[in-house]
Amino acid sequence: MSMEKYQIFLPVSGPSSPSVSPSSLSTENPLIYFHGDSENEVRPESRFQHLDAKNSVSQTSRIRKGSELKVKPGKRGGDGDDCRKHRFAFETRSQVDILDDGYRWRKYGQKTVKRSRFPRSYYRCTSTGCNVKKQVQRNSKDEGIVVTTYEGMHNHATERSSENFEDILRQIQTCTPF
DNA sequence: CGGGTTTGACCGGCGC
DNA sequence: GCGCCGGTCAAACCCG
Repeated sequence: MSMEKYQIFLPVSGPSSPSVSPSSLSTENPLIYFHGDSENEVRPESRFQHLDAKNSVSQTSRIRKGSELKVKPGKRGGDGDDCRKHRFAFETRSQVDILDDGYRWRKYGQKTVKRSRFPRSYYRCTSTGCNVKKQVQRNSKDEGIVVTTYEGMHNHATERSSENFEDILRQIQTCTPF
């Protein structure tokens, strides 16, 4: 695949130069890879749903965003008030699964998915009225890479002042043509 | 005691 | 129609 590849370095207080070695990466200064999906003509929703089920999507992830995500009418739980959700996925090279993006997340499930050595964790934003979800899964090929999938958009500000990651997310959403 | 995690059950979509 | 599989629920559990 010949897609464009971006490397984002967080503007952390530490060494933010692009010359950091991968071994020195951590949650403090994760390296984020993501791919633009513009020239990919596959319908985003299906591609996204089968992100890990279908192809073993090697080292890179694709951004999934703005895809119509129909909410099943009879769904229990009642979190289906938004008909269309924004979702995108990216990878971070990090030692830990949970990166501090400034929001508070509550884990509501964990599943072992087929053809993946590592389980997938499901998180929901704890802020009331904000039903943003995210999935965290470690790459089975390279366990140093964590695949994070965000779904939805926050309707509130971050609680803590770790605007680093929020900047990145804002960049991603800005650069993504909705 | 309150909030988060764990974990098995359940539900619904999808492919065969 | 049936079975597989991913996503969610919720009760029990844990921990500060």
